[in-house]
Amino acid sequence: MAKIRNVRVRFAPSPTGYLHVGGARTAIFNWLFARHHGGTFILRIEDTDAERSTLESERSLMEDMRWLGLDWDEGPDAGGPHGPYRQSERHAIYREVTDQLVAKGVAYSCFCTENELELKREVAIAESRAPQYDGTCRNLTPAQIAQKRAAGTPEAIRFRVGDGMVRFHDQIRGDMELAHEMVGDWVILRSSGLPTYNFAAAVDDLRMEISHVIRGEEHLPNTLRQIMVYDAVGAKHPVFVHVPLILAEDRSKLSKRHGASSVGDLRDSGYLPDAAFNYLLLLGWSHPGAKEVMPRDEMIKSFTLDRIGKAAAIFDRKKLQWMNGQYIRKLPLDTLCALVERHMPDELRLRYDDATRREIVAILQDSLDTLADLPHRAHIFEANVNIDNETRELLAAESARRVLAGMVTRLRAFSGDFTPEAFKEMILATGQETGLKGKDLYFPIRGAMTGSVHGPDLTRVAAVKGQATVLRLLEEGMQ
RNA sequence: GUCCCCAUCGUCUAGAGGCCCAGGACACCGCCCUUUCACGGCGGCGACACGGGUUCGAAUCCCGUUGGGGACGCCA
Repeated sequence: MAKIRNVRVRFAPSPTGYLHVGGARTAIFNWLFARHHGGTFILRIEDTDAERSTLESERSLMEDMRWLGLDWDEGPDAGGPHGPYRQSERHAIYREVTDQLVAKGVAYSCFCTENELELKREVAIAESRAPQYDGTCRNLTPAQIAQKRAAGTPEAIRFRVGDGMVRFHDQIRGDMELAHEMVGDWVILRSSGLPTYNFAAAVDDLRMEISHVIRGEEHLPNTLRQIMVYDAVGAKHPVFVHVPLILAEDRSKLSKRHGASSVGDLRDSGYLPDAAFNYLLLLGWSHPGAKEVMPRDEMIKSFTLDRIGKAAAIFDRKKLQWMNGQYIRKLPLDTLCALVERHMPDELRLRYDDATRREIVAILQDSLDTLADLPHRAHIFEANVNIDNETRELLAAESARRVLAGMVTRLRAFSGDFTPEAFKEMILATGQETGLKGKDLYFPIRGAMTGSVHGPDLTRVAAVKGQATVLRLLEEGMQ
């Protein structure tokens, strides 16, 4: 697909919490779109809600984005020609546009109090009417306005919504037609002097020369208000791209109580950033050649908006896990060792030297889905094992005792280098001696040695644990 | 309640009127590899929400129904 010139897109989170997977995917789409077209990716902080916005969550937002490998060309820290990039630092701009709109008669002062409005809203809902502003202050005379101001009544500014339709083309939804009357006269500037979201977003997208607004579908109705602003100042609006939502398994909006719904949770749960990025991309977008696991440059090369679907997607942990396993398997061993270090159980850290722990990681690499899986996979390398019930029954069998007896005899007599190969020789010899093979031969050894009948390559496990420990465990297994 | 959006296997999706009695991936099941386990390979199960049109022909176009989601704030 041909490159679009001068692509400028933004990810505009409000710093009121952690980066959600939904927000992360929106950021990914924007970033990929910018990189595909050689455009600019902007980070804008929408902190117009002074009550809920915190610097702390702005910081964690940025940290999570960096973790995912999303870098921005313009932003609060990066700077850029259209700054500042925090809405809280752009008051003068909003004030200026507001004055302009008031002068044109497109916006007007409103002195209704929050209590009055709340009451009217409740009545409207009780009477099954749309809870829209009733226009009380719509046509105040200059004298009335002066009087209210003199009395010190808090003053907000509302947009005067007219009749008619807003028509626009959404890159994903197609041609849209929204009636002005869907919304009442809405507040653009609060009595605190701070702008509301819809106003600030429209003004900034215009000033920052945003070419494509790629955001969640929940913003579709907001587009109506934002286009009103563009029309009022006589500007062309950007291209709108409303991407479908990500839902939890119960089809409701993904939230904290569904677990691992924030990027931070994903990181803490042992997912790799590249795997999370890859998985999130596939929620709503598909590769033209049906590729699923793919490197970043392939994503950039093939990312186009026309392959984003329309329907909401459910976040599927199982597939994320599989995806993560794919990435873990491809990791260079040293990289994996470094990543998994903090998950290594203390006992193993004390018991084994670096080279041996490296071998443990190498043995386990194939069976890890997440980095956090390491502890419960690695416990088989501990000096003592907990034998589960299923395994205990297996060990009680007469043939199991014969296998263990054979192994114990050989281990006691063995004096060479205790390598995986050497251990395998003993197993084979014991098989010969007892006439047992397959599971009948291996399960007793595996069970006594690791406490479970599932696990990685037994001979390598034995070499790590060492001859003395293995011998002791097999002896204990016979009791 | 009003308005808006959406609808293909359990889940993510391919599909832009005949290539589709619907293809891929995860999950699940089976087989192979391995004298064990895991990885891997192969195969199986499994969907066009329903009802009307349009058309020689519809998963694909239109209408309705149902279901799901979202929005209606001096939150974003």
